[in-house]
Amino acid sequence: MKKSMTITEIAKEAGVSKSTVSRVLNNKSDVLPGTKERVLRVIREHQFQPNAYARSMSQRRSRTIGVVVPHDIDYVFQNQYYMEIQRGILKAMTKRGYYALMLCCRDMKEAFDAVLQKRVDGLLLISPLYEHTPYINELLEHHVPLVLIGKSPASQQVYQVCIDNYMGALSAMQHLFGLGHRRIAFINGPHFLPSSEERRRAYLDGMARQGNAVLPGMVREGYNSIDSGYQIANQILNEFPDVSALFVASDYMAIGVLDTIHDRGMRIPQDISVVGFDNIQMSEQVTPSLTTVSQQIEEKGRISVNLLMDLIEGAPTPEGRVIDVEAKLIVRDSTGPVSSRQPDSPWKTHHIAL
Amino acid sequence: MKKSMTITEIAKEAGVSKSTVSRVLNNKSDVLPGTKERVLRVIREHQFQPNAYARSMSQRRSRTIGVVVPHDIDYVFQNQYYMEIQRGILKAMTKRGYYALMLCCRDMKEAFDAVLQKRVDGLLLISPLYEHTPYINELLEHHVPLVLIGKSPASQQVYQVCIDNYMGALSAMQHLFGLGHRRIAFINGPHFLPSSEERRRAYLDGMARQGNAVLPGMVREGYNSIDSGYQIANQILNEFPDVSALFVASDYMAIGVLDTIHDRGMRIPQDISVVGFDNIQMSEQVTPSLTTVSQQIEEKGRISVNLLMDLIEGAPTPEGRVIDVEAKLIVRDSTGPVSSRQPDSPWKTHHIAL
DNA sequence: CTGAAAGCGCTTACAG
DNA sequence: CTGAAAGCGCTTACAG
Repeated sequence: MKKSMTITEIAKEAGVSKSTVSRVLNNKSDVLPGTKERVLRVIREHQFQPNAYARSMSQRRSRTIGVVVPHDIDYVFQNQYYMEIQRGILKAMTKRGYYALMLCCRDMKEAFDAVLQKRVDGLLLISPLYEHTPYINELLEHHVPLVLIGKSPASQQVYQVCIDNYMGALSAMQHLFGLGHRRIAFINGPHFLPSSEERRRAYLDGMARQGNAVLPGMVREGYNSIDSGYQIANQILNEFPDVSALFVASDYMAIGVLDTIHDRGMRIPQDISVVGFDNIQMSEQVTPSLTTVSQQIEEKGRISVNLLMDLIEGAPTPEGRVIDVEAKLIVRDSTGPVSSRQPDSPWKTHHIAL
Repeated sequence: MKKSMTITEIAKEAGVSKSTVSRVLNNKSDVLPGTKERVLRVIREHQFQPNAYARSMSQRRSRTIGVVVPHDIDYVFQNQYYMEIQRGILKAMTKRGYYALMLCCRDMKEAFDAVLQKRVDGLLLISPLYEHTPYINELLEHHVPLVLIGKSPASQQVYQVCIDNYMGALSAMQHLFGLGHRRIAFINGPHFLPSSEERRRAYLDGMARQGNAVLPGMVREGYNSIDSGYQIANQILNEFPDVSALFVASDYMAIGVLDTIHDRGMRIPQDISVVGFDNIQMSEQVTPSLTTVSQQIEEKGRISVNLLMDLIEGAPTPEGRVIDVEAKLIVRDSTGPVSSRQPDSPWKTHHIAL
């Protein structure tokens, strides 16, 4: 690499001290306009930019944030959710002049190292799992600026930006109820995601509130992939041919479910309705487009980054540690009124009886 | 953040000079085993890790690589291709102890800044466009260690890791020819991607070699999204109902094409065959699974990172500047022999047969 | 084998 | 308004 200039050389060439160059660089107020202009010209001439790490040393801050994705890299990088989160994050960081160091490590070792080595001013943790709780608490004890995206059972002192999974899932159920569906199956995400439990609860509560029976095989767990959605929907429809709607806890799985239904020669939504969860971009592009619960992915990224930067800079931050972003139901083409071929099913009568 | 220890404090506590601590930290040979042990104990006791930026300053290298994605962030982050590339990159970097700074900027300004500020030891440029050529050449003049992933018409001095798009596309065409297809339409990617031209050439050459006519509307350009594949396939099938196969220059578009065909009541591959390009993970998960040309995405990420790190460390690197990774055809369920009535009979009979 | 000193390229009080 | 000096936390010759 070409040797680049230093502040000392700029100072010499501009005929001032490096203190003055530093003042110009940092836009301090008290520099004579003439001096400032002279220094700026030399800086521009050489395309000079100060060494970021020298700067970090004396300012003891790096303007760098660690973006931690504590999952198996193979799992994460096939999931649009993480990509959209990253998008929100990078956009907001760039806007405020911060840099993002990517830290991909299930055991969070790299993240700890980056903190101990002072590479980062703070950490953003995407979708923590149960197993990360002790690490999170340890970071808090060290007073590392930290924001989680997604819910975690860790210390209540940690900031977490999340949607209300329970209410989001419930709104999906109510949408289906409103369309007359009663026989609704549920495909949940992996049990190791803290969000899965809440969505499950909403499904069960919703069904119970409507007085709808939930048979054991009607609730199943997938791995958030298209393929697992495809498989599980087949199992469900084999066992419960009278199911009129499926609520699926992730869009990827829901897209697999669409395939299943297609392949079984049924129409969506005339024969079966499907609701997803996440609102990844793809959910709008598939055919039929998917009714789903928006996670406000990009928005969460934006909010959490700004919160973290405020934390780092000592700017005022909200009192409450949990920042809730509304989970909005997005109605598209994969849901419709329950089919008229269903009325003779026992559950329908059941509903009317209610 | 909790104030962390410095090498000086470790030295005092271990009763040695900081030079010695530094030697232990860097695993230099000439330290008395006893001394070394004593220092190591203190280091472990305090979980000490040296300040990375202080280190960067004296060593004048940061062990950080800029991963540049010079595209509109909205475009990139809906594309699994970039995610899988990142995966290969991060895996390889972690293994060699480097860190990744994410630089997302169409105009490459942030990338230049990171270089001028000495934040990074080198750059990895993902899928350069035509418009980036002058920037690439400028970086080369400054002797910035640089590796491109994907082809670029920039200076022949730059290392580029890519697949042979022409041969890859040709193998797809030959696969279709082998199955008896003659009436093959082509949906290309955006013209601003350097790869699009090569794939187009392969399609045209293949068709010409077989003596197959290519009517103007049989070659179209999409935007690499599922939705654009869906739309364009509809246009093509409206205009050319006798097309028996589509070669689609990206898996996303190909997935949209599958939807189109489904929606028109035709079967894949019995009525129409579809070949994609990229081999993103999703291509294996859709139904039917997609025959496609593998870009060896993760492999390219791995190779390019290792090449860049060798370049940075002054290790020997290959003579040739273009590292070609083989583009392999992956045959799955979306292609099959041309239907017996294809050559001249119209589609209608088929439709009704359903 | 080990330590004292200089240096990496900045910023930040402290004088004036 | 500006400069000289000290300091950030390391590494790296240079002595011994």
